[in-house]
Amino acid sequence: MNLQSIDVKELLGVYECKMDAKGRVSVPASLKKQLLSLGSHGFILKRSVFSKCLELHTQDEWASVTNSLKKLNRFIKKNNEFIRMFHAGVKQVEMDSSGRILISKDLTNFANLESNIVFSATPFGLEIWNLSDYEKAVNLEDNDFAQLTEEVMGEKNSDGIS
Amino acid sequence: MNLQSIDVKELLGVYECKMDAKGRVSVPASLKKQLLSLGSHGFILKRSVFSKCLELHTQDEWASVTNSLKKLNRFIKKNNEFIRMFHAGVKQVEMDSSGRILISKDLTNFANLESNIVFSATPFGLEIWNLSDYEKAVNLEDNDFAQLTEEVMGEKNSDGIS
DNA sequence: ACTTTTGTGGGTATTTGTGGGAAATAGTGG
DNA sequence: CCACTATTTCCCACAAATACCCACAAAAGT
Repeated sequence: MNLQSIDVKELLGVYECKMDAKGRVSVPASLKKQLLSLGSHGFILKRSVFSKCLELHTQDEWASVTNSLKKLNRFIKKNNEFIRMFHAGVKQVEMDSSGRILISKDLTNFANLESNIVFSATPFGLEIWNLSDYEKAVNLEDNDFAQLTEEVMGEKNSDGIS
Repeated sequence: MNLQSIDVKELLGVYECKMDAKGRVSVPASLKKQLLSLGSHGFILKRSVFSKCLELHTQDEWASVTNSLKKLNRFIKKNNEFIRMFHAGVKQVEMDSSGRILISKDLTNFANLESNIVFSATPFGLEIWNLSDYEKAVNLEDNDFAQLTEEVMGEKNSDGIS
């Protein structure tokens, strides 16, 4: 299958790969192509807010988020706190010549990353997980997932989802 | 990774670094480049209003803040008080030849700074934290953050001032 | 089976971070 | 006002981390 030429609006797919001793993670080829088609080589890597994982954003994505945040009144304490938390662990990263990104020590630490890594693309962005944590997060008991599905996709919310 | 040549409008990134026994903090290279691209070597360092941390401003930034403060009516007592408090602990600092800034004893004291420091760039400015305080400030429980998000990003604040 | 792409590892030159000493400045007491 | 001490500034040197590079192994495509 030739994915080279596909232009994506949204990332798709879950990929396993390795982090080496220097903290470098080579982005799987398919994902790399998708990312490059979304624009630049430069990305924003940050802590996720709700889980012990990282998020990768394109610069454009991030710029548009930043833009709306800038409209907040900085002389309101809660706005300050929100913005600080939202920016926790933000780093600029680039792919190196062989298509790897370097994950800093503190982010590695935060997300509990080891050798085995998962890239998980969602409509909200690209998440980076420690493999075993990812498995745990995904493999809820059947019943729990059924219930979660109901809660999230049930009628009350049915009009909120695209 | 070559970030040298990027011209920034805004600072970006969260960085951990060290303060030595003399109170010198070496600005992380990536941040240093961003700061230098914003202009001068000279900066304004001051207490933050809402948190036990410090803020670093470029001279331009500071000039614009000063400008808006000048618009306040000085014959209102509260305005006077506010302006005085707002200027508490304001210091001019420069990077030394190896790219470090010297943080005065009183500011170190105010922000409870020790060996481990965090630089946190946000759309509101660059904050300087004691590492452990920063972690506390950033790690709210999920529910609290969800609520905070609602409060900040909900309609009430959407027309906030920049 | 051969070619091309992808993933992985590691060596080296350069940059960055850190510490400490000497020179300059400020502070103190006689 | 001077001598002495303490503090701050400036500078250099070394250690550690990082960027850059290349090379090879593994996998995929032809």
